[in-house]
Amino acid sequence: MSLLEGLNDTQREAAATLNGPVLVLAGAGTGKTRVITYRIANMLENHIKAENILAVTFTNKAAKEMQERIGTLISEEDAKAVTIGTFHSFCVRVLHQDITKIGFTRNFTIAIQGDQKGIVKQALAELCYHRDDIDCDKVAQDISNYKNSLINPTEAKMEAVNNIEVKSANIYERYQQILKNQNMLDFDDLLYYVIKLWEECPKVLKKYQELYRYILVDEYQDTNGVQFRMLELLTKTNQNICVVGDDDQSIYGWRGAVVDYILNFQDYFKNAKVVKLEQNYRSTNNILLAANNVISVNKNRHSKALWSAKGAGADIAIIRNNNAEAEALFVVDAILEERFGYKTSYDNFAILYRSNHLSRILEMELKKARIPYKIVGGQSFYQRKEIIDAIAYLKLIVNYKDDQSLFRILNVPPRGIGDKSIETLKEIQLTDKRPFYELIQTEEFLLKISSKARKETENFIATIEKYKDIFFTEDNLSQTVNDYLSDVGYLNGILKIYKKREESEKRQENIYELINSVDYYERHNSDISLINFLEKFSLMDQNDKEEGEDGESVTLMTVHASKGLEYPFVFVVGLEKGLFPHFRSVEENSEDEERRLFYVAITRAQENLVISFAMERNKYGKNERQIPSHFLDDIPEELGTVMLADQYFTPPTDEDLGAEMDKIIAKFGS
DNA sequence: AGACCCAGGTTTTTT
DNA sequence: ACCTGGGTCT
Repeated sequence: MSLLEGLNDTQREAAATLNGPVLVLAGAGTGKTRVITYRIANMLENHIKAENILAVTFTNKAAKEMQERIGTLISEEDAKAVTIGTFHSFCVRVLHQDITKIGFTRNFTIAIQGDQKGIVKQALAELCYHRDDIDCDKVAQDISNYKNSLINPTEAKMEAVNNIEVKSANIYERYQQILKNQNMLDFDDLLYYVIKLWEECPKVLKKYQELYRYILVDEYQDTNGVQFRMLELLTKTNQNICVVGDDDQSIYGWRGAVVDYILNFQDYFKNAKVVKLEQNYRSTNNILLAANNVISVNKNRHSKALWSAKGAGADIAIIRNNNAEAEALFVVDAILEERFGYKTSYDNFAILYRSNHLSRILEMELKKARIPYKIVGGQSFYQRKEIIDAIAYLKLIVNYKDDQSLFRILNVPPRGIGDKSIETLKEIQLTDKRPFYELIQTEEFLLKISSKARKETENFIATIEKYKDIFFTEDNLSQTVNDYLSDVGYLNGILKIYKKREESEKRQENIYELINSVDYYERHNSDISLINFLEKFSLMDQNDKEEGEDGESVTLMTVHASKGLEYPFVFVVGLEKGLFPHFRSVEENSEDEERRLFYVAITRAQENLVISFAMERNKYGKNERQIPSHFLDDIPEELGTVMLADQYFTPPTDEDLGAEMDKIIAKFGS
């Protein structure tokens, strides 16, 4: 039992119970991940086979960390044999094995956001809804909701009660057909089709039930309908399921997460053992008290009393700024002051915000002050047009039926195939249902376009056909990607597409960066193939998409992306009416979730928490008067009062100044 | 076909 | 302030 000595009593109880359903209610910072890792280590020590364990985490990063930690606790070999991943990556594994049983082929590709929207548009055009006033994003959301609640198109059509719902259901049906024709799956399909596969092929399900006899789920509060069904099916026979989560940190309701699954776990899994973790190891008590006060306004929750052995700690600062620029400047100054004399690393700071667009102004001020920073997620590298285009080129190699990708790159760089030719192509497809890739090779199409365009198209196809073979036989993946993008004319084409020299060079550089990431993938994985790389690329999450400095740096991200992370010094900016809680949440009646989100933000902080708001903020190019968020009212005055930036800063002591002087003298000589 | 310009809408959160 | 889409001109 020496292994579990590093845990406190309740943690140990959770990690020691290996059989039957277990619910670990773990408040923020109470060592959730620690419990899971130790529990897995304990299983291995008790001769449960690593292959029989499945652990589901919320992000790839968490999965990787967990695998590493188990590796140091037991052995790297055993740790690698445990299946650890997100629901999505697990499902891709499952589908890779048996997807042919539900009518797809193994070389399916995963639709990205842009593809989804394109397919919705195509579907509603085919249904002649294009003149109707239909919001594509809303429909895409509806489709996602259907899948997350395991409603198939037929059921959706039956259940529709009004005209709008009927249309959504019809588009949903069409959308699924289009995806299937193209051998594509969207994100929700990855989960949805696993359920379909298991329900239609009990043998396949049985295989997984027998394989994964022990299941652990992290961040269980964010489980949605499909995911829950998956757990139900897997654990049907032995009920060995351990879920860890915190109902107060449920922040993905809009993505279909159902808090009820954690609130009523004991109804779903009979005789479940419930363990509550209440000792927080992360934050000072001032921070915890503020968090407790904020969250206690919510009614429907498991009551919890977080406490910490750390002292009261620093006061919480709530800063009022005249405008958003001043707020950003304040954050910069506060970081500089804290770092005065190099007392601490930039790594210790995080700046959190409700919506991505708030990062821009912060970035500007950080740049001016030459503070190194990185942005997690957001409009990142991987969403740049040139990257998506390059990926489309690669997807086409793997899955030629992928019309979305072909459509994206057919005329990028310009091959003389303009709107007119595209129109012709679409017309041909109305009667001839083959994929675009086949249609552009038909005489019917080639004779209708200019001779220059024809020649270019034939070259384009010849290059792709050539590389289909090369990718299959050649084992140097990054080199092949480089050659392919060059031969097909894309690498040089970029110089033509983007006229400004500076811009085109930057974009070309980004492509080389992508090729580097292929190289990195190649060096760090065992099962190297283009297909696997593309899957990995598609399944990357926010936390995989850090951008900015490599070395020591301040981290900027949304509160959502900060889930599970901690920093000694945390800034939460933009606590203003309409921003946080977001005005849309007021319409959607989900203020509870916004409050939980604020709770998550507060509980990221270990030692210092600084919350700020601005009285004026630029919106759509116009300055608008802002009102402080009413969430601020729930932080008791004795923990932190509203003050101006000037009142926050303490003048440096003589010693500080002396030390700083010494450094300058040492650097430049006297 | 493609470059260029202007108008209008746009910002929640993401696997 | 920024991006998309539609429209016009070469």
